[in-house]
Amino acid sequence: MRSNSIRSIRRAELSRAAFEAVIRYGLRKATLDKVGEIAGVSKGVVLHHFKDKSALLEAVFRRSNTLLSESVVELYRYAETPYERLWAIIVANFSQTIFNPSVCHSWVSLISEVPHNIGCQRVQIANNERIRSNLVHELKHFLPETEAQHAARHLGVLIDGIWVRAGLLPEPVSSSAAISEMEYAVSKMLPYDESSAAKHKEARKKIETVADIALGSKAFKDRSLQA
Amino acid sequence: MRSNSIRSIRRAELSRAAFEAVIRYGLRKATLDKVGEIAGVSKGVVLHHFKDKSALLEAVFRRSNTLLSESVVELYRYAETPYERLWAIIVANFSQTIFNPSVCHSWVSLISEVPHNIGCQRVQIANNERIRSNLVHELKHFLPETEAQHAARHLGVLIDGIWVRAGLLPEPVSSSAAISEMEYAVSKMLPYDESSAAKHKEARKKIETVADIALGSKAFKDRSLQA
DNA sequence: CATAAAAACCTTCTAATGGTAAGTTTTTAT
DNA sequence: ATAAAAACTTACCATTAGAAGGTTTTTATG
Repeated sequence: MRSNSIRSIRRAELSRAAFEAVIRYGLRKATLDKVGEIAGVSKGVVLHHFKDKSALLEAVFRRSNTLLSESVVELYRYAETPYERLWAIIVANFSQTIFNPSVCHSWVSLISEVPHNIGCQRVQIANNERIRSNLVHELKHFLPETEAQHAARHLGVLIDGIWVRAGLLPEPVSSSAAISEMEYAVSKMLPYDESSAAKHKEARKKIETVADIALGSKAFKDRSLQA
Repeated sequence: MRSNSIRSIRRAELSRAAFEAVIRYGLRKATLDKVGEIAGVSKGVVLHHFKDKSALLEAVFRRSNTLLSESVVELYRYAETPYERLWAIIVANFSQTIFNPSVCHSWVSLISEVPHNIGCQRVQIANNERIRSNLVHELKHFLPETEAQHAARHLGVLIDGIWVRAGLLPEPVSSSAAISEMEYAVSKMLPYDESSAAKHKEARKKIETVADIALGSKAFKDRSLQA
């Protein structure tokens, strides 16, 4: 098992290096040599651990999605009510640790691999489905089943849209701007209830504060993709 | 001026060929040789008309965005009320002629060029802004200024989100599915008015019918990117 | 500890790629 | 008719993805 673990450590190092290469040079100029250089090994090593460049990019893609889902899991630990959990899912997708210009740009670069890479497609589908079912689960506390289904799909698409925009445009999109965009959507979808409005506002504030601490911690960031 | 026109014809042919190459092989494997082969010329010709691959991809990107805005202009001609114009903008972005698996996949592939290509960024920004201001203009008939601004940005992001999803997933997303997703969003944003609901429904139907005819016509398709 | 097997790693080689440069043919303008 | 310019081709070069083979390091087992 040890050897297996060394292998997986190397693979993680190399995907991190590849991610960094995509950030620095863009997908088309992120060569295997540069990936090796960043990781401090020769190009041969890269191809020893990944059968080809597609496999490497798939690993990068998978890793960045894993990071995202770990954020959700991490924030979920602190969410105690359905509304808090709903907000945790949203905030986890836009916390500064993962939602920043470098990561958004490289995500946009990476997804070009998806249409011709079945592995990436599976990762993407699983990821969409996970977020969707999480959202449905919480939304059902506020909406009838079919409405919840619809709203969940809608929010998922919106998350993707915000990410793409942030990746396409040169000026950074702040976490708070992204989150308030989501808030707008949620407010249009949930029935407005005077009595719980204040409570919800507090819940949002709590989750956002927790996110800054929990996802901004060094321990969490060290698992992150950026160097 | 003739020579200029020959040049622009060739450039159009070559961007179309490049688009086709991206569809067939994916961005990373869409080589200049393959582009030349599809266009029926040697690789040298491609580089004679475009200074490098980035310039070629930028042209493809620009061309596909132009096509999109031409769809909007075309549909606008038939829209007579603010609601019809609002719907025309939306439907133009999802008419079958341009919203289909091949085009979506290759759009997703292409946008990876954007973060490291200032020209593409400008195209993208201009495009976003155009759609946004068009939407604001129509939404102002139904919402106060600031609300209209917000709603317009929101719809723009949603359009991008739907496109990305359609580009990432292997199963095709139908035009009608995309449009009904937009309808859901619009219905949540516009104040519900019993008296105009039926009229709006009719307006949507009219525009969608017009879109099938006007954007599905051979004359319009011939200007399209696909071979 | 000794040693064989396996895994990690490096170097070298090849075909393909993006891009350049120098040339030839065709178009255009006068 | 002819000179200039543009379109196109070919030959070339440096870099790239990837394969193959060899060397070192790790691991397992007697």
